Amino acid sequence: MKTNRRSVSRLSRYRNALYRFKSYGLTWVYSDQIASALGITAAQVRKDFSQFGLTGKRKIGYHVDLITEHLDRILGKNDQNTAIIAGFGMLGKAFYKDYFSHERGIRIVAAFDENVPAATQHESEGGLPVYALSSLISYATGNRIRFGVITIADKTAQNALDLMILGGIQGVLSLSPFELKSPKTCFVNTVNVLREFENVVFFTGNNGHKKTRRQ
Amino acid sequence: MKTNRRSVSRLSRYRNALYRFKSYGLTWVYSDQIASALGITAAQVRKDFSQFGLTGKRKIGYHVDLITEHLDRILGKNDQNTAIIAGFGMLGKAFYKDYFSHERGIRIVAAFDENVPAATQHESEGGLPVYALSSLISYATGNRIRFGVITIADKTAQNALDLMILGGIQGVLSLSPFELKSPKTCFVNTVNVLREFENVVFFTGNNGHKKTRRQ
DNA sequence: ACTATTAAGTGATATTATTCACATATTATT
DNA sequence: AATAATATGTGAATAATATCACTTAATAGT
Repeated sequence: MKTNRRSVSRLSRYRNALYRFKSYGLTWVYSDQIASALGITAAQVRKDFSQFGLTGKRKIGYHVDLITEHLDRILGKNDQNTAIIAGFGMLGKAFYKDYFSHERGIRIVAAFDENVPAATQHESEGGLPVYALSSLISYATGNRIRFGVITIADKTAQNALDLMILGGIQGVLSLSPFELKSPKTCFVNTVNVLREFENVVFFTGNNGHKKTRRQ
Repeated sequence: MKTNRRSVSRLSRYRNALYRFKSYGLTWVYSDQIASALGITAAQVRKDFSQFGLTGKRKIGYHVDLITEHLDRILGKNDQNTAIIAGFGMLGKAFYKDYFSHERGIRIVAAFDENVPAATQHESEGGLPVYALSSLISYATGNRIRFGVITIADKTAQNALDLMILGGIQGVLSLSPFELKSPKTCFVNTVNVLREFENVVFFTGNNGHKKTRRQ
């Protein structure tokens, strides 16, 4: 099956929309209801759904529970994926607390920070153990960790990624503002907040440029 | 001139690469040097550059200073854009400190948080004034603020966006995990960290799907 | 039971984005 | 001055993504 990146990133949005519909008490929804929840076309929704084997019933729509279940499965929300986080300053703590702590499918099991002296181990507010960066590799291999999050804003982010790769980690979300190098064995998704802000500045038309489409 | 979103988000990456080249003491660079710094093709670099009127010299390459200057101009790094931030919990503080505090072109001039009681005003660690959310509109209009950043992880993010729009703000970067509604007069760029992580899980091949291309 | 209606599913088509490949300008070399 | 070398700039080709528009299945109404 061939999938494209943009369809995949919409899956998560579909999932959110469907959970919302569910909370409204709906059992069936039409593609155009989903579409307008995301600000896209109904054809797009149907194409995406059929791409991932998500089917509905003509004249009736899509069964909310069935689709959400299926989406959960596709997005790995049923497996309990364990991940570690490198960089546990304010940014790391904030993400852990606000985004990851009560999220299904992903459990951050340890944090690693340069400010923790080697040989020491202490607990953080959420009961999450925070170790020295030097112990990242052995922890990751020992606990067969597959995923990592990097919340290091300075140049040492590459170093953290290298450790993760050596520790056998296969997927990384990086919030570092640097371009990180990685082998093909490790999938790295970099989100650069400053770049995203610059996009906003650019498209907020103090210049003569026109953007093509929204989102 | 017609521009596309992906070219624009590469501009920022070009800029970083060129600043790095500059720090290495280079005055001229070839498109393929820039390309390999970003992991893309040289043709892509040249196409993007020509799209934005960034020109070089055949056989010689691109003049680092000239291009960076031009990129700075395009990305609004020469103007002093003022912005406000809504949500000044850990996440907001972390972003302010790590990403925005010493960045050219953008100056966060005030923060707004629900935990600040109306009528009160106090200063935060970076000397940044933090106000109650209720004073956002009057502050934004009074100081002609054009940009906003939302670092509110809960449902009240939409409320903050509404206030910004009423305050005349035209461009917003949202780090809220919700789909926010906005009129066409305000450009909103939403970065959903959890969605980005889900993409990582998906593409880290515990499933039979193949991704089309990287980045 | 028949008919009208409606929304999914999906090839065909359109749009957008990337890469190819080559003509052209510029410099270095002889 | 002529020639070789080389990297830009750009139409043309290709690939990726989104939309259109129609067929079909399912339901509701008569």
